[in-house]
Amino acid sequence: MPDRTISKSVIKRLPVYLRILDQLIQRKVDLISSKELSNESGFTAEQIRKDLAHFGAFGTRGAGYNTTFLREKILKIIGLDKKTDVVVFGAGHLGTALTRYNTSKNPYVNVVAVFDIDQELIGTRIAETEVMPLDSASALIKKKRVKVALLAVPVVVAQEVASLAVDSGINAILNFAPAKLTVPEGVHVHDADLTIELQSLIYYSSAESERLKRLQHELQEARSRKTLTLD
Amino acid sequence: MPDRTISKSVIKRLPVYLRILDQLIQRKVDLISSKELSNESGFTAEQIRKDLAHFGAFGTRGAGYNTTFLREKILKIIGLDKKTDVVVFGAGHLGTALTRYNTSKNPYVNVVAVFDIDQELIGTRIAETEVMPLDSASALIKKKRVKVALLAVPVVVAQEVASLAVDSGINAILNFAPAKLTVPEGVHVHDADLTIELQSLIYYSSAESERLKRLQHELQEARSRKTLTLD
DNA sequence: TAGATTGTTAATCGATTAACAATC
DNA sequence: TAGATTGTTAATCGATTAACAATC
Repeated sequence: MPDRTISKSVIKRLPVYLRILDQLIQRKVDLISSKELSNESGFTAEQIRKDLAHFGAFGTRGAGYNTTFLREKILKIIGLDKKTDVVVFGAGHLGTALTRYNTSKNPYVNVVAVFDIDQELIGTRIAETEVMPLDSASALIKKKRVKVALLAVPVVVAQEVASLAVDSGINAILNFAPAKLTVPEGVHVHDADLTIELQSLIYYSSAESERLKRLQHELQEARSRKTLTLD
Repeated sequence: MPDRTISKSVIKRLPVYLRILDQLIQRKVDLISSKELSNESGFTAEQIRKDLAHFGAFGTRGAGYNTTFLREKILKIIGLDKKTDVVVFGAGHLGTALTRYNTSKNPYVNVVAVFDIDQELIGTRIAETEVMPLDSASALIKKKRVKVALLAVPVVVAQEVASLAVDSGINAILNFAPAKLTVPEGVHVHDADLTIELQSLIYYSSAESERLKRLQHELQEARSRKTLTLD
């Protein structure tokens, strides 16, 4: 029963299902239950069934989900049934990693070009994709009607480049710069701020250490109490 | 009034507050209201006050928050009051980008080493940090008691390397490989799966396009109706 | 038909938003 | 004291979990 308002959390889980289905299909598995999908993904079976039910009834009661069929449905839902053109801003190490990965390992996107201002890099190729001058970005994005951009430029120019991209027709930006971008309504920005990820991880890591210390302290106290008792 | 169970969402917002405070302090601003923090961060003022209240009362009623004081409090909360040692697995473009960024731009961490198996890379340096053989990882992690690892290796070896890291004493992994890692209880894994980010962005981008098409279609219909009416 | 598993509805849980008393 | 803004409590909203009827 197709819904209207699908939450971000649901949308973030769809690519995980897709990845698992790709693996299952490769392993010639053609039927999978929500319980098994739960094992593979870490999400609960109930959640998986509910997520999918937002978009339709794709399974067979008593049996499970046909992997190929479900994969195709999810591809359609996400919008990956046709290759999506993307551009990359920034040909530094991050931009290079993103370009290489998405050119050679991600079958769902097509990296049209990488843009940079470094004359040394312009004209070279990153996994078949040409590095082009930033000046040429606007014309190319317009010509090919590219909608998605990966932003891997230094933080000081991030807003400027983002605005240029949006003015040229980009409506979705995956932003790697540690900055809050200001964009017109209707433009989607997803932040992939690795600093935030790392710092929140450090919170848990150090909290864990603190907890361990506390536990060890309590253990030691318990031990001395025990010793006293035994005396 | 310090709480016990702090949600992940709260923890993910703390680094954002920290970044804004760093910028404010640099600009010599020493007092900021939750309202102004809201403008800078995009989160609501109420949410910011509530987030901070989980850890204590850091502001002054009627005035706002002292930027330097609040910054120090947040550093303590996250565990960034002392530099955190981290190691990077993988000296490819992603690993290189992560190492460079965290060595030169992130003052809160100390990149101890980058590990790889490529003989060509071993012995070279990435922004002062030495690339070392994977074989030496365990000993170094143990010796320096490193707790945090950034995992930027190919997906096929991700689990193996993660296990090695955990066995050596790592308790927190920022995982860039598109795979669900299996780790012992107490080990924290944060996934930074760029494919998931990109695909969910494409959902919104193409959904947006669909919505636009629908809107244009409706507009056209409305126009023809109008034309008919005028006839 | 019996067993299994989906799709859906109801109950619970948690996070965000709103409101306001406390207080600088 | 008046104005401003925090810290906290209450209300709302949304997402997850549990339960189960539908059905293969």
